[in-house]
Amino acid sequence: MNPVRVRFAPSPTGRLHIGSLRTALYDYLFAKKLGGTFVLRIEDTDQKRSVAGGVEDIVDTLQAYGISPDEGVLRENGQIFERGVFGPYVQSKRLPMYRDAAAKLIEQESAYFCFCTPERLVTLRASQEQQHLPPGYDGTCRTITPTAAATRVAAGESHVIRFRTPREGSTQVDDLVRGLVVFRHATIEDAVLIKTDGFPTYHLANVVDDHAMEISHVLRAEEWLPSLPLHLLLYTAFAWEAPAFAHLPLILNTARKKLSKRDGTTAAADFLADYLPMATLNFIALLGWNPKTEQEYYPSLTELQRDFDLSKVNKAGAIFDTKKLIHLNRLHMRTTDPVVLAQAAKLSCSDAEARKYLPLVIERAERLSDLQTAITFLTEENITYDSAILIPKNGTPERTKEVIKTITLWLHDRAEGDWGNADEIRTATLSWISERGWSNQEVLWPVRVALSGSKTSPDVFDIAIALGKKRALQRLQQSLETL
RNA sequence: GGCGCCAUCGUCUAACGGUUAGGACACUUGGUUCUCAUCCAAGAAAUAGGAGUUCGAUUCUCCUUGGCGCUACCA
Repeated sequence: MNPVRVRFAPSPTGRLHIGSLRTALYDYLFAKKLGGTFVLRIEDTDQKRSVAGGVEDIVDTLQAYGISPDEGVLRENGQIFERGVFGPYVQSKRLPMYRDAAAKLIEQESAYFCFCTPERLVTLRASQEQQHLPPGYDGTCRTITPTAAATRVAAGESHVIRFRTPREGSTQVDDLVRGLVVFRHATIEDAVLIKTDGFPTYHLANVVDDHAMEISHVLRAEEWLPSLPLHLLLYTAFAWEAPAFAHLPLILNTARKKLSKRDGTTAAADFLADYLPMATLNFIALLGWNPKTEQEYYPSLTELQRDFDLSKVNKAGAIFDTKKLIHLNRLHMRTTDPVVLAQAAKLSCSDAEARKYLPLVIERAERLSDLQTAITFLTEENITYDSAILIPKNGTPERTKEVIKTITLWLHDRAEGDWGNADEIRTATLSWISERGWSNQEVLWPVRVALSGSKTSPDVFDIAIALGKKRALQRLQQSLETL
């Protein structure tokens, strides 16, 4: 059996899309599960659409999510480089291979030179639409003799190379997620293989490269399914064995359309600011795949890898719903070490502060970006707030003042030096309140607001302990002054 | 229009042809609670429609409907 080699082959035409990240994840899981190799190839055959920094974004994003390739394009110490014996792994550096491949097809008349101008093709398409005919190349240049074509090419006439699609018969494939799919050749038009600028189109380049790089399995999004017969026909024309194919379900927006830039955040790297990498991976893994058990929480790639199976990949598209992502993110945040969490959230606090404060606010945070604001009242020396919120429901300023005064004194005398732990002081204070015949609400509310500066915050005793006796008493004192 | 893919709660999804159609998120209600969150308990919520095969269909077949994708010298 051939070794398993799976490639992820994005185009550097913008920032890596969250849908592409899922494809990369499935590529990675599939390859790793089978002890295979995960290859990253850059498909930059469209010079016009390639953007600066595109390759860096792809490589860095994959790395940030922990699914770096074994082979292909990588980055170390800021330097982009390639690893592997099948290089180059960037298509713009492989032009001669595509030209040779195209020349071979021309020679065996599986492809032909086409001299039709873009203008003619536009007119052609317009008239086809008008007559309600299926749009497509009409085959005008199909019948030019090879010698005549060669002469025109030699004379420098602008041209492309088109595939000569068989007019008869059909192609069928056993797709790993869709099962048997059949396409009639008559409905496939003569696709362009080499453009006027000498660059190959995706169709030619991906077939040539997948073969040259000995790719065993191609996992890609469903949008590629319509061009699958063309690719298979190319393998046949070259007399190459085709890899196995798996067309993955699309990720949809809430309008059930293919998720695109217009739907808000779609750049995979942008999710890093709000969600732990593993939370996002966990979420997108479940978008189109299901372990067929009740498990939904996957703490690591290892567990995902253990359960992943192409036969468990769904056919229907899945809507990208952030609610579930948030839920999973909360789950992941809870089990993440505070220091690691602080790093992921890019918090401006020390490791010690992270350990001390994060556990208090984690239950209340949905996103990583909530964390910084959530701990500010703990990390900052001074807090400001509207003193009116110190007064509990049905309370008065006078009463509140008295309560704070009294409990401040009591808390002050509670212990020499610092207080013990939160449970101790909680139990003691609660019985102290009840002994005086006061209500928890009239006491605890103003104290908590005085300590946190907010109507909603963690448990009052947890805050008190986290702040420490000195700072806590200071804040109580300040609250009295503002009332 | 043509070609192809798809179809279970609002969403992600389970269910050897036999289940009171299950779980999770979200939602609603109640409990815990100084607030919010957590946590606990409960609830509402789905097999697109029609034929066929079968003792029996969410499951297999066909049709209809609907949705999506592709239809570039973009990937």
